[in-house]
Amino acid sequence: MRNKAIDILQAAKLRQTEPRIAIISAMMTSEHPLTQEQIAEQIGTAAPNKTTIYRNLMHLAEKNVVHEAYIEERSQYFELAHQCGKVQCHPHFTCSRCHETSCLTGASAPLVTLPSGFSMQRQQIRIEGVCDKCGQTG
Amino acid sequence: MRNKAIDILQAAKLRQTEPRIAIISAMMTSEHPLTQEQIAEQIGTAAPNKTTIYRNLMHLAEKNVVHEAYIEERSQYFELAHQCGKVQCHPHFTCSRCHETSCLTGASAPLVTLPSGFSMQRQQIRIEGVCDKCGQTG
DNA sequence: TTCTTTCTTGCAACTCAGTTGCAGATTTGC
DNA sequence: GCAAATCTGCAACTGAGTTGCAAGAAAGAA
Repeated sequence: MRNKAIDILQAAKLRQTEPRIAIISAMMTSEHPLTQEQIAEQIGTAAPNKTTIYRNLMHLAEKNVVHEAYIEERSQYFELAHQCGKVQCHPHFTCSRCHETSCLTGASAPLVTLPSGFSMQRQQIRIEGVCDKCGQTG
Repeated sequence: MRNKAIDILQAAKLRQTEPRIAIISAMMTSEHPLTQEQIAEQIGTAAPNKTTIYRNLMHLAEKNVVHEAYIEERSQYFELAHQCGKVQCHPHFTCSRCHETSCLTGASAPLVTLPSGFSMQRQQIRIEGVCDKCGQTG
């Protein structure tokens, strides 16, 4: 886990610092995108300052190590980019009852055809609905 | 314009107040999703208080008259829902150079197939790339 | 190893957009 | 026209993201 985080930093040619390793490790253990605060919680007592988390995420996003998932209002959610296709990431599913977000890593979708003159860097799909757990009870 | 806004309110069984009519009219004139502040600007000097805009948008979203488009960090963007399919809205394209967002009303995409037990209420697609104007210059 | 440069961190203070409580004003159905 | 139910505006607040700055740590050179 830790080693893999170090590998990722090396590949991106970034300095290996404790906060960075912790942030990437935390994101590796998570099944869904995390907010800055959730990353801190995941790390626990050893969590770096929130400014540090913020700046590292910005930096990592710039290097395409992580990216932002557009899921909900008011908070930014991030996830590691290494398991995504170059252009398209897996769809994100948010349950409108329990508000949990899951990554539909199995599901795939074709890319939208853009009007001429437009070029695509990334396509993201966001789905709202009712998850299997909530569907059973209501 | 104004009449159409009133129609929308009637159809949704909502009281017809000046702020509401102004908000819906403003959204009808826009080609792309707007923030609360942009709605106020669009209306101009007669714009209602920002709290009023906020509460009305929440209310209208609940009634499915408008919905939120997940586009960028820090701000919520809204657009009228009446021109969207029941489940799927048009994709939103955000240019990474000029940061303009446009609605790809022409483009369509198939719905993602969900795992069993999941049901879909709405699918949204967000695309990042370079728009036709920015593509020409660089 | 030690030095030096460059980058990173933490603190504190700030911004910005969204959010809530409350009292007065409007709308709607009767 | 009246009463009840809603809506509006103000002001104050919240919470997440953001910035400036000085101290600390990593990486490469000597």
